[in-house]
Amino acid sequence: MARPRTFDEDRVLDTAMRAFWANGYEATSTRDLCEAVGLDRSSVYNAFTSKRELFLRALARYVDLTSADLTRVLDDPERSPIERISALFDVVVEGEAANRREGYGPGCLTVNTTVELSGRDPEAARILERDLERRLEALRAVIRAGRAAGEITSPRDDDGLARFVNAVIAGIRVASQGGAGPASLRAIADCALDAL
Amino acid sequence: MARPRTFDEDRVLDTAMRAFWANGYEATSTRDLCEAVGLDRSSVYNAFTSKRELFLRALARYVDLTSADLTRVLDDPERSPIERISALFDVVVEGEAANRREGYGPGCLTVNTTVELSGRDPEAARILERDLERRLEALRAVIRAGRAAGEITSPRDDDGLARFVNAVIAGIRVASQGGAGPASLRAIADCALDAL
DNA sequence: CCGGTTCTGCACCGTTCGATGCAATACGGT
DNA sequence: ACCGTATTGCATCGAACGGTGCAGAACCGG
Repeated sequence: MARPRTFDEDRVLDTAMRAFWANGYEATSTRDLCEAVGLDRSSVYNAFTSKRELFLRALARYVDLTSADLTRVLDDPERSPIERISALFDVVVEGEAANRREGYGPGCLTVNTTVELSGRDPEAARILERDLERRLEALRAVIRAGRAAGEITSPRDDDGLARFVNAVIAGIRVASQGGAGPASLRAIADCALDAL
Repeated sequence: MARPRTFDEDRVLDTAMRAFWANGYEATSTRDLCEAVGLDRSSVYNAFTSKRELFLRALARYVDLTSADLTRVLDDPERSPIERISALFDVVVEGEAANRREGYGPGCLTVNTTVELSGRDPEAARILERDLERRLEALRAVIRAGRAAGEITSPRDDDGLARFVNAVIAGIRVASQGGAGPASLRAIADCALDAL
């Protein structure tokens, strides 16, 4: 019918995701984004209508990708419940190290956006809240299984433990952005496992 | 000798601190700041030379104020070591609730700046790192005392435990910014205490 | 009371921001 | 082959940004 796009929408979203991830929403200009992805601004605006809309799409994509990672680890049938939680921490700690090795900055877009935008942008807050609820539900399920298997003996309720694990992951992310090395992050994760 | 200032420098720093705290560095304009404090931009630039310099001063002030709070709680001779750590969590959880009640946003400037700026601004990173080292040292001291008193039985080393406690505090801050209520924050803190 | 110095208020500078207008272009359907 | 449509590249818009210049006002020491 008409002239087709010459760029892959998901590739733009991935690039935007990395840029917002590394520098935050406010500090990333649409010109930076377009230069990084090799596109003209009119093409981007034509496809995504606004900087904010582009960011929300990138955030939604990030959330989906990491959510897939999360459930893959937390539903792994080859491991026992606490091994899965331990593996989750491994993924976080190792991911921080890998991101740093590969030139990407530390931290994660979820935490960064919670800190920078969730108080001011209701739509971003909604995306983050849905993601949080999914993560907490997955964690609660593993914690319930861990209790049934006798691996988790904490007297705290499932929701509290799930929020605790999630908070420690956020704390690890912040610590990594604060310059902590892999050994320190590993130590934080080990302490968290002790609490279960 | 000459015309004196008509404003209190610390009052400007406090207002700037709150503004940066609530909206972040990039999203806070010097015009916003001047309107909030009722000053002209030339006065602010005359006193603080640049937006970045003003921010760094405000951050340094925030760090000093909270550091004083921290040592007051962690060195309280009327409590046992573990009670002091518990009291520290109390301060954090209660502080989040209080800030929300009083119209200030959740979270803390230290965590926010770590996330938004520490990767891009070496001077900000330096301030945050010094503060981190102070906090970890205070925590390690309390943890050592807790071990001597038999209250802390974790096999993890002091530094790991200190970093763990600090990370959980950051996690609580992020959780609060993500919309978690006081009960949830309290639960996270309780789980952290179990690990010691 | 007055000289010297600093602060204040207002206008303004150049840059960058997010966003748009528009002509030229490239494609798909018929 | 060609028409209609969407995309592309370039120029440009108004607004907001961080920062500055300058005239007049306010103060302190003498």
